[in-house]
Amino acid sequence: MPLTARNPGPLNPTAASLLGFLHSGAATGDELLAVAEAMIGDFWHLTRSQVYRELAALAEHGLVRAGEPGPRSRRAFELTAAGREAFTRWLAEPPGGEQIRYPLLLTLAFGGHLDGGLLREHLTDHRIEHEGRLTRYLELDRADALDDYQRATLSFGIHYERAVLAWMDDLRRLLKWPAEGE
Amino acid sequence: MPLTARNPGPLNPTAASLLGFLHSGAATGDELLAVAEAMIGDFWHLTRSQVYRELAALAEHGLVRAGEPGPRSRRAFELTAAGREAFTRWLAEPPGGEQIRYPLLLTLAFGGHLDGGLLREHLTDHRIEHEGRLTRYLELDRADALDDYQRATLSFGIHYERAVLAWMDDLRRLLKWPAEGE
DNA sequence: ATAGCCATGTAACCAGTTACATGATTTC
DNA sequence: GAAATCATGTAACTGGTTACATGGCTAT
Repeated sequence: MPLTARNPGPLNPTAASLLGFLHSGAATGDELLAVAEAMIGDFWHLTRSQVYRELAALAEHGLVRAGEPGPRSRRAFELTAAGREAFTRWLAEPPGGEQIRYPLLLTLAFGGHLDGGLLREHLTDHRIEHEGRLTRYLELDRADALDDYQRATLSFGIHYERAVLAWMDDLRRLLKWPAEGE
Repeated sequence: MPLTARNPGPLNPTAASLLGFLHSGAATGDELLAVAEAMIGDFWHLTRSQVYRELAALAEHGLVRAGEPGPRSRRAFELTAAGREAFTRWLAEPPGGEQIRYPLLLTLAFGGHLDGGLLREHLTDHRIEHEGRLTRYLELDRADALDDYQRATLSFGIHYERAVLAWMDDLRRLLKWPAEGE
């Protein structure tokens, strides 16, 4: 239990997000997970286990209140006044810097030890992945009625994916690879 | 102890990197940390504690061998033949996808609950940070004698930082902010 | 009404971070 | 040669992931 007992203080971003989503009404862990994945999943990965753990901790601190258990000990959590306050306080704090963990860059950093053909294969797979993501983002951007803030976060995704693709184009030159002759 | 006992198998990327660096000769935990921070720190964060823990685990598996303890139980680790093999095997595997955790995007996603002025402040701070990083990368790119692979990873950093800055420019428009009148 | 599957929650484990301990080294 | 500082390592805790358990639902 992370923010429990000894730690009444600072909310972690995952817990804070849950409080954020609960502003639209009470929800179960499962529902929250689904919403979170849809809304922030692209830049803030979270798992089912985390959601339940954080909810338990939040409840222990009185920031959410658990409703009556239904079938399968399924219960909805609702925001308390204290929870609303804690969320507002968290939101106003300066957000920390982003973290990137990019295994492909590790592989590349040690590329001197690796067969070049294999490296190219990995890069090709990787490119497909990113092309898919960009396409998805662009469709989202066009199709759905997004509010300004959703559009703002989506915009990051679009810039990011384009940057990754542009970088991969550069790699051909940097690593002195001949053009693709698929 | 992470990859110990029951888990003789797959190396985690952090441990694998240590094996990678040990190819240039035996080194202590502290030295490895310094090298790792310099070489991969920008896209693969690691801490002192992790380094020691992974070294212990690697030693337990015979992938590295600890030398004689010097002052302060300081001891150098050297790569074993098994370690070299494990590294090579790891390097050939398809690297996983990257992970991004971007607290500012969370704040932005919930921007509707937040005072606009505060959001702008956070964004301004954030921009300064990224401008600094881009400058550093560009200097590295120009000044130092980098090998092709270092240049390839650095190139990612440059593309990335430029994308972040371009995105922040876009935000002014998306969030309908008047031009900066510092 | 029962076999299989899916939804939902839990627990055990691994990775990452923070805060601390302690022995060397410098400096006055 | 004692105090302060720094280098190096360790331990305790928080966060993240994986794998599991089990109750309810669906379909035949």
